[in-house]
Amino acid sequence: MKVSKEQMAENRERILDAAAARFRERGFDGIGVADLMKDAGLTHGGFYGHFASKEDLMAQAAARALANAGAGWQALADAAPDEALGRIVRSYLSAAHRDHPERGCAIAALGAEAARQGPAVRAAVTAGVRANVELLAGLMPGRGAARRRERAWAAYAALVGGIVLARAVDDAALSQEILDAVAQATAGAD
Amino acid sequence: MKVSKEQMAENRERILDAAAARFRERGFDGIGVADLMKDAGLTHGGFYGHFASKEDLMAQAAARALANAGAGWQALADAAPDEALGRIVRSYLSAAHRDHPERGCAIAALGAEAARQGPAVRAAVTAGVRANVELLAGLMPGRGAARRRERAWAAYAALVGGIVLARAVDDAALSQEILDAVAQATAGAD
DNA sequence: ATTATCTATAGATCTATAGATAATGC
DNA sequence: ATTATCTATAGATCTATAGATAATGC
Repeated sequence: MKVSKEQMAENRERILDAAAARFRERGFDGIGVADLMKDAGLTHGGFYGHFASKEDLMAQAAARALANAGAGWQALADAAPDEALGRIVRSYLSAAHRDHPERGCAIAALGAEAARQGPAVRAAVTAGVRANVELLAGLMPGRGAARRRERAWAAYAALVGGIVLARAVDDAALSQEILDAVAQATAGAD
Repeated sequence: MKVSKEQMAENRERILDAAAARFRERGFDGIGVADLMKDAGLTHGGFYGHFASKEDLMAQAAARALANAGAGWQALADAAPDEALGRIVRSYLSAAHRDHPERGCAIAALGAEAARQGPAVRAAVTAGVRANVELLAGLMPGRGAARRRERAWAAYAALVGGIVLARAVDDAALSQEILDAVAQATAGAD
């Protein structure tokens, strides 16, 4: 059942997309290679022709998810240059994002687990975070690049923590209160 | 090898403390019941005389870790009523906290995983978070309880996200930059 | 006699690999 | 002929339980 080189490249993309979604949804340990391959429409054994190991896949999936987040932020900024920060904050701290980790921020979904992984995952996360904070810094108000970068870290942290808290609690009203409060403080006054 | 009721209660405490530490260090899935029991100086099979299931232990360990955090914040507030918030922020966003998740904030270490757990864990986390944000709200500046509570959520989120980001990156200087930036924005101006 | 703990194991995972199969691409 | 994928399995986990053991506490 060999496939063309083109089809193989497409299969690889499907594995990566499935992994980026399932890892964010269930955690790195929450989904096995066999189920990921089934998700991509392939069988277990074929996996090791595409990736060296599960950790290799974890690193590449994390890089992809973080790059997608950056692209989404850039698109929001391009669509509304004057109110980019507010739009990013409202989109990040939305009920939709809270309820769909599989399409959302990889740091909020996997940050704590990523800190416990090997060098490849750590390096991918570091590069993704660095790129995203630089993007945010460019959208921040304030005079001086250092001040804007400091504010970008504060905003990034508030967003990540806000979604983690809003997902962790089991009370819908409390969860919404968290999203609203963090959004107000992050995009509001400051 | 039966032990006294007193000894049994002490054994149960040791299992809970070991679990609260190892879960924060390695994640809920990162440590098994057998290794936890070994950590507490007991054998695998005895576990189910103390707890109904691993999930039962996860819920109780999360509750304990969150209560410990609240007690630590309260102690800092009692020691320095005038600058309570600043001390809590600096202590939370310290290199020591970043480097020792096993003794640190359960939301930063386990929040994303907790969101994927069953009702018992979710309920324990919700109760702990609620108690801690109320404690923080009491220390916030601002006129009006609602405004103080909003600021408490924003601070809690920034702290959690700040530690998650600082732990996730593999560059020591970048990690310190994150801690400093979030601390400045959270305890500084506002 | 009761019961907290221990040893041993069932049954269900998981990652990774070996060897077979069958379609691509020289 | 090469190689992407498939089937099958090795070896190492993990949670939970059954039955044996031995010390407490009536």
